[in-house]
Amino acid sequence: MKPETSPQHCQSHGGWSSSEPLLPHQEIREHMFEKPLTPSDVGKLNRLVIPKQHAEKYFPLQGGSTETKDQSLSCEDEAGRPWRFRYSYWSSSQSYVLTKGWSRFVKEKMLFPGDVVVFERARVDGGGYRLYIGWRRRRGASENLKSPPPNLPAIAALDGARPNMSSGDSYSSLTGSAKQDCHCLLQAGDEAVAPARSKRLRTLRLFGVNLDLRTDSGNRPSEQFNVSGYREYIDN
Amino acid sequence: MKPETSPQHCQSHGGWSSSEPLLPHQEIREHMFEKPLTPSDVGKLNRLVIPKQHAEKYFPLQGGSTETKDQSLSCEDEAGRPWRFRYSYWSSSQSYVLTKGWSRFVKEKMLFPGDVVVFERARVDGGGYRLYIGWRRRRGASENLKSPPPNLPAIAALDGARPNMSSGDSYSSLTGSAKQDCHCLLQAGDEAVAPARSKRLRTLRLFGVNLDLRTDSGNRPSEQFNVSGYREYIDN
DNA sequence: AGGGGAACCTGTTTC
DNA sequence: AGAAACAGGTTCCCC
Repeated sequence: MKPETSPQHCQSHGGWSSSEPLLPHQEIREHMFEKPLTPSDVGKLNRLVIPKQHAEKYFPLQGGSTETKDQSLSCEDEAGRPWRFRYSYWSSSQSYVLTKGWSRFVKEKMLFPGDVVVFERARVDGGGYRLYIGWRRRRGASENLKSPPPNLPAIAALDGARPNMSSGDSYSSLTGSAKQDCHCLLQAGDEAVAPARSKRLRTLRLFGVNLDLRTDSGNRPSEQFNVSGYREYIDN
Repeated sequence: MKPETSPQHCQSHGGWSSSEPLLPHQEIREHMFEKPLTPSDVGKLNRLVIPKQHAEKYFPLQGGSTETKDQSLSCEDEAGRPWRFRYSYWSSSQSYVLTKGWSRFVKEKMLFPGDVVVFERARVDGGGYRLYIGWRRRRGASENLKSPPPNLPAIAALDGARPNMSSGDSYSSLTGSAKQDCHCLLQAGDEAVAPARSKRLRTLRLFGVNLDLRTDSGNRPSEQFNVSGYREYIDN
């Protein structure tokens, strides 16, 4: 058995299992396409780019080329829960995107870059299709963690900043949310090299690591850098 | 003669000469305004801020204050080539800006901070104007060089990278393009901390300085960092 | 008024 | 080498 190539039975992960026995009257799902999620797809842009060849094959926009009217895409997830997304064509970037509704899906499923979103469909009476949206963890993702930590760049590069790393304790399975934070304590003089972006938040990208210097309200003895490889999830 | 204040005859620079003889039937160009370009104007923001007094005098937005509909500004350069820019008012910054199309102009004309962009117009039949856009090098710019080096940020911040600066030898007047490069030799181990972005180019933003590590085809004894404060031009 | 979302834009990469 | 696609931004509107 090659668990990295065969579909996983992902009860807690939301994927579909193709190894389930086909019951009588069970609809036949046709796999349409998958997309490995980019950092942008799960980031703050709140949109999923649908690769053009798949978009035009499976989700043709009504009205042809002239009327680029937005439409909605209604899918079901693995639990049968409906998800409605706004589906548009952005002429500026010549790309098809899911916008409204997508960020909720990302948040609820706690998707990370490299995770794969899967689209399927099944014929229904009347000639149409019922759409399904699913997902699975990226290759190498741990089964036990909601999401494994990203491969952060070597923190040794930060030796000028005297890092006091504490990682691994920020992954919580209790709150239903995930954090990917590490914390570094910096000497007061160190942060002078970071260019000011605003009074409350300065970002320094250093060796591929985003350093977000937050000066919280109230005086703290030390300021705090947020070190993240690509994304952070904060509890609401 | 004050060559730094009188318009230059810029055959190779693209500026207009006001000392050309006025031919019969030649249109009369009215100088509207100039703007010395800021680093942001030629940087990655891809926009030119039009000083408000000039924007409201010469380029009033149609529709008054309510309809802030973007419009386009079509100009000709010194060669008669058309340039179309998107022209908008950004309420967030209370400023008038040229956006789309501007970065192409900057790149093609190889504009640098301090260079001056010039707007002129000429009446045409029907009561309208034909617009012209030109530019000239900044004060003190060498005639022989396409562009002088910018004031790079203090390189002392790079002391961890053992810089071996050599500047001034990378400005070529032969190729018709401009470089703003300095070169740092890095120890082999130093570049390991830079995250891979592609096989050929890795970018490291360090203390506000973009470090572009290029691994040129063929093995070189040392790799080369491109250190630029805001923008780089590479020969094609 | 502030934050999330919709639309717009561009450089890089790829084919 | 030219064009297409898209990843990753930005701006700004709307609630």
